Amino acid sequence: MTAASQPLGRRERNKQAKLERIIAAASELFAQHGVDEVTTQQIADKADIGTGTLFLYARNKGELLLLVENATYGAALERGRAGAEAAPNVLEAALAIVRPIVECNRAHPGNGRTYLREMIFGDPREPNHGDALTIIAESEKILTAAVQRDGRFEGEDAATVARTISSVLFFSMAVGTNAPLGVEGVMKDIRRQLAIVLHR
Amino acid sequence: MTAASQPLGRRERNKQAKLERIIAAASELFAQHGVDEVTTQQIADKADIGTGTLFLYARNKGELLLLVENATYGAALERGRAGAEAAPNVLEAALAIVRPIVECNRAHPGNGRTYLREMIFGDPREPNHGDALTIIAESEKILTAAVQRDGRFEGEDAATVARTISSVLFFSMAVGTNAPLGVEGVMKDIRRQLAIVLHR
DNA sequence: AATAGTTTATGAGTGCACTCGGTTATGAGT
DNA sequence: ACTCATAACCGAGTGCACTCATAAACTATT
Repeated sequence: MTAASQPLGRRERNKQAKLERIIAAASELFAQHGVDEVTTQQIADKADIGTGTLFLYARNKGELLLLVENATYGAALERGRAGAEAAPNVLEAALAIVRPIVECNRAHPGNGRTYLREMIFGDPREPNHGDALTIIAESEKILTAAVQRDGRFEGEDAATVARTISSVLFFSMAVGTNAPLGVEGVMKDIRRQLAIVLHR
Repeated sequence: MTAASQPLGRRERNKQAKLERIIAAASELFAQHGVDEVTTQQIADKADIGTGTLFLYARNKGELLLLVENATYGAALERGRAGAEAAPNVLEAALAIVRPIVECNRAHPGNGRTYLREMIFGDPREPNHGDALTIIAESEKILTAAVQRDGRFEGEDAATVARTISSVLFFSMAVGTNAPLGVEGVMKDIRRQLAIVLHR
């Protein structure tokens, strides 16, 4: 991303720079004030671009949030993958995979739910939404591997179990009644459910 | 709702009539064109009320959708409760409970997802959202009862299993990749997961 | 039946996400 | 260097959900 990009034209470099300014501006404003309190105008101003230009880089405000946060969630996923290695059994492995995502989601209370909303209900054809779906898919792959390693579920079933774990994870993070819960509260809720799904 | 309401003043009766006109107007327009294609202005016009009046009866457009559809989902829930009686085992009982809800959700492709979105991410303090949450709670109660009847899960655990079933149901209906699936497709997806959660 | 008090109704107004026609920058071809 | 085609940019304009100051409708009281 740094060395091999020498032979790029001015056009491409400008575009890249602009994209980075947008991400930086949106990232900062979202973190500071929360998605709902920030206008696209403010983001455009801070990134020093025209109003319309912003929507050349993200089709809508939701896409903008995904653009900004996908990287964070991707990193969380990797931490989870690593954490699962050291786990003594499937339950702990699953929780190790899930925990960084929950932490990520609870980092900024309001934005976490908006991220989930966009992820689940946004337009799958948009590029950043596509990336978000890739993150879900990847997490299910990691979960599937962990379940398979345990040996109690064969091939097809392992993937199905992973899918169920995903459902439990998302629902627990998204549902309104869990909104006031912090990371530990959500983890407890997830653990209770996974203990039954994975036990016996 | 008809006979015992004689001693109501004109004011209360007017309010009731207006509410019914709003529900009728919104219901028809939503069904015909889909939530996103209908403006609040159109609904107000069709209900023959002022623009601002509409928002006296529903705080926002999402609440309006919940207001219109809650009754339908409530009825579906009752059908599910009845269907569960005849089921030979927990899996079939759970599927019998879930099926009418899925049918309801898939009745109008676009609106189903919007309903779920409002249900999960809407403001829990709004009255119609509260009703929607009651429907979720009620469905979990019915599921809990079915699980308990099976006898394999004790007290606390039965409720937890019901919660997991809820998660699977919602996620399967909401997730983008299942959007093109009809009722049977979604049911198949749910069955595959519940077979594992409830089996053994 | 006049008055005052309270609830409900109204629609012009507001703010914000997003579009679109026109403009400018870039690079390829000569 | 000059031209032309195309990609990127821009910001005034648009449409829509929602608000708010004012008005009307209703009820209670005398």
